[in-house]
Amino acid sequence: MAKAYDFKAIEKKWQEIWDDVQCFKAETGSEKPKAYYLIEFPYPSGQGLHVGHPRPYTALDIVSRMKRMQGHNVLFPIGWDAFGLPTENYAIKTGIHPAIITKNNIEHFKQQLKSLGYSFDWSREVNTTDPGYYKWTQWIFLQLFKAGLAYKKEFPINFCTSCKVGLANEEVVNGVCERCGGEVIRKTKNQWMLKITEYAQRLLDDLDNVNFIERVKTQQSNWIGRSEGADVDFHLNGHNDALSVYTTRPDTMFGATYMVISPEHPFVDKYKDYIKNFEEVNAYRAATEKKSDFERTEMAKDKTGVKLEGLNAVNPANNKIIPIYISDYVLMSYGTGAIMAVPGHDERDWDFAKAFNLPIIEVVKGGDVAVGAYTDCEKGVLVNSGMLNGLSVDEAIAKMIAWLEEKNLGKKRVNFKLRDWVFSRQRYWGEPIPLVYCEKCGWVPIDESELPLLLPHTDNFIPTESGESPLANLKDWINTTCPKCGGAAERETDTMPQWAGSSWYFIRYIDPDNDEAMASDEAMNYWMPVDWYNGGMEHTTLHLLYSRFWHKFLYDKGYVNTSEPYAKRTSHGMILGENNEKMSKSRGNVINPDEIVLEYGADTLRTYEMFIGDFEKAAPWSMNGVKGVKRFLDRVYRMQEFVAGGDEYSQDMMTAMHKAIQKVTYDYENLKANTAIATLMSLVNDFYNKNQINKAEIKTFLMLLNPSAPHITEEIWKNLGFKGYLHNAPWPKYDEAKLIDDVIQIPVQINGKLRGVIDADKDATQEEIKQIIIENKNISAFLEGKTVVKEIYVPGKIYTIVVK
RNA sequence: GCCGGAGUGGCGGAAUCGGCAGACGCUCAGGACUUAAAAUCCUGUGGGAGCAUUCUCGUGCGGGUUCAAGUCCCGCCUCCGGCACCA
Repeated sequence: MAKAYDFKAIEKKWQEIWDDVQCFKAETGSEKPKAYYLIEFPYPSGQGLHVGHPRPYTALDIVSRMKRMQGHNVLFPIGWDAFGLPTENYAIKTGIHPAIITKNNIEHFKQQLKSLGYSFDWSREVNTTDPGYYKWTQWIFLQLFKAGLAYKKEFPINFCTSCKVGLANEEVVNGVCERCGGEVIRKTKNQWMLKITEYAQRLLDDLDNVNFIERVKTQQSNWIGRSEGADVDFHLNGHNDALSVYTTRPDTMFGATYMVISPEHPFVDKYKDYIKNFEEVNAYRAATEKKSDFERTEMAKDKTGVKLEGLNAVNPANNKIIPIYISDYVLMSYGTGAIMAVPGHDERDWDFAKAFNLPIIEVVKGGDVAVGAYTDCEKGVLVNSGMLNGLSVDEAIAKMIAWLEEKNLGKKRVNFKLRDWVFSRQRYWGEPIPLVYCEKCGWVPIDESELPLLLPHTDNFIPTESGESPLANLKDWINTTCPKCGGAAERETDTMPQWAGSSWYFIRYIDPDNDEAMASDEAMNYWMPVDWYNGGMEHTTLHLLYSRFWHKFLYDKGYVNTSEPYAKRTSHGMILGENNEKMSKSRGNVINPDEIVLEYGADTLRTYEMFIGDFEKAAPWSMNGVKGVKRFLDRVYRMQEFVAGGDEYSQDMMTAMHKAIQKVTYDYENLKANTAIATLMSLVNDFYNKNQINKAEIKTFLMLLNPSAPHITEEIWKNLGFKGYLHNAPWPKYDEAKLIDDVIQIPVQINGKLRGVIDADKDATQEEIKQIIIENKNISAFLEGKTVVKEIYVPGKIYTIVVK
């Protein structure tokens, strides 16, 4: 009688052994084929590990462990994305310095991750708050700055009134702060911006060259939001000046009956002396300014606006004089901040025209513009449009653009929804921006030899009331000399956003201690690109796009050797509470992974998280499901009690074993560990039914289960006296010829209905099978008195007879 | 509104190329062991009919293709995710 399954002792023991023998270290330059698997490094929050974390980690740990057994040199690294708001907010609340909080949180996370037995190469651990790390984050920023891709701009930004910090558009979700849920208002700030828009086309095009799951590609391409159209000049009547608009429908220009410009448009001030109702216009402008983007876009679908009395434009298509309005439905941040309004064929313009009683002209036939805008580009035919009459929409667009370009009135243009990346944070806990401002020289980068520019220590890390960074209070630190002219200069007090450190961490993993470069060429050539990156859908439009942008920039400058950082991207579903709702403290449905490890063990937690369901979909937690997996591992452990000798699989298990190897191998590699585990559970049921498992069978079984439940399998491996460590045993192989039983079951259908299942030799001919069917009275009864019309035999699968 | 994804037992889910729908697990019911309970083991578990060999219906809804449809085609419905006054 073997001893009971003492998972606590077993797991502790094997984690120590793995640490001692350093078996998961990746070797740069190894002869073995390389495999770089990446999970999103965690933000070490005060809450500790969530049961959501182990789902993707375990999935790629399984692949890593299997690939090592298959002879690959696997890099499976881990690190900490440790700068950022939650830590800083907690520091402000408690008065504890963020550096200390970060250190403690990392320690806690590390201990938790270690308890789960992941095969991380801990010697390559990175930490974005480590000066040795952020030296290179700053260095990359300097390269961007030197390349003219970083610029400072007065910009109305989203400002969280609770965090007192500027947010990127991506961080505002449904009008509130993504992190704290606080109210977001518009505030003009002088911000550092990164020109990601210069890479928009390439970020879109190169999606064709990478193996990303479809929904990631679509979301990225939606976010980039490419459109084709034209910039068109509308001359101001009586002025030697033109209002430039962007339109995707130049074909409808003859239907443009008025123009609308954004309240922030510079023409409002430029022509204020000509605008007779400037007071009214200004009042509208002031009212708009007070609104948040949320109020402007989500709340107010009703059209408002003011006519600019005394200022008119000329429609270049027909030379008609048309009025100009300001309205908040036109956004300064898209296109040119001005539009030509075609109420007949644009719903927003139609609504506005109705509200202000403006003329609506039909220029594309097919609908009824009295009832609503007609926007079908497929079927419409141009009317009331001079030279365009009779053309389809596509033909008219081409002809109009050609005409505009010829007359020098406009130009074809591609436009993107993607906007430049707001890179400044008025916060303490981030990488200092390594620039100084000199009255004489302007913004000057500090010398690269000065990097890292250390984040100065201060106990006053509370944001200032004006919304400046706490660094603004540190006069000694701010005051410096200009690297260019030697005169007095001041340091930038904004810090970088959390997205900075995570935009390149996968590069640092390949050579984490290099002080001369982000990583050596040798490491770069050996490891890049990342073969497989798994992460959450919530990072599809932010982190993934930003890091692809940085990587492309570094590639252009020759600092990295691939134009895309990640060859493959997959995504995991969320783990929900038992009540099918998102896990949260307030809902009281949070499961703590530590408690599961304590009560059931790490192997149970890992295996359960894989067994919970389809990896890509959200799945509710089930404590009974956890118990079911624990029961399975108990049964595995007890199999030791009936192990028999045998160097070969026993005859009755031959097919099942080979099939299991095939299926489990395929499943692990394709994020289908749930069915791999189901297969292994079936095997265990078979062994229990026989009350026996032989040495050859349990050897293979342990190897197959090892990636998912590494501790228990190593332990049994050793108990049974098998050689060496299981984690570097060679992955089992299956024999194609042994995937089919000698005797197979063939279902027999008559007129599409299943009438029986017969046993036949696996190589039996159709005639032989037919004979067996005729001899089977239950089945042949259905053939009596009927004429056989058709017979189909799909070898090994099904036998179908059609009768009349 | 636009773009993706998905609808299968009481539940999580499986069915990899059009070939036995419901693997595996949970739940539940019955039984064994036990003084008893827990644990463990065994049996059953989509609906309906029947003592039963069995028959019949069944993968969101309505059609279609096929010897054969969860899977392919056409038309809908619902849910989830992303984007959205983007000109």
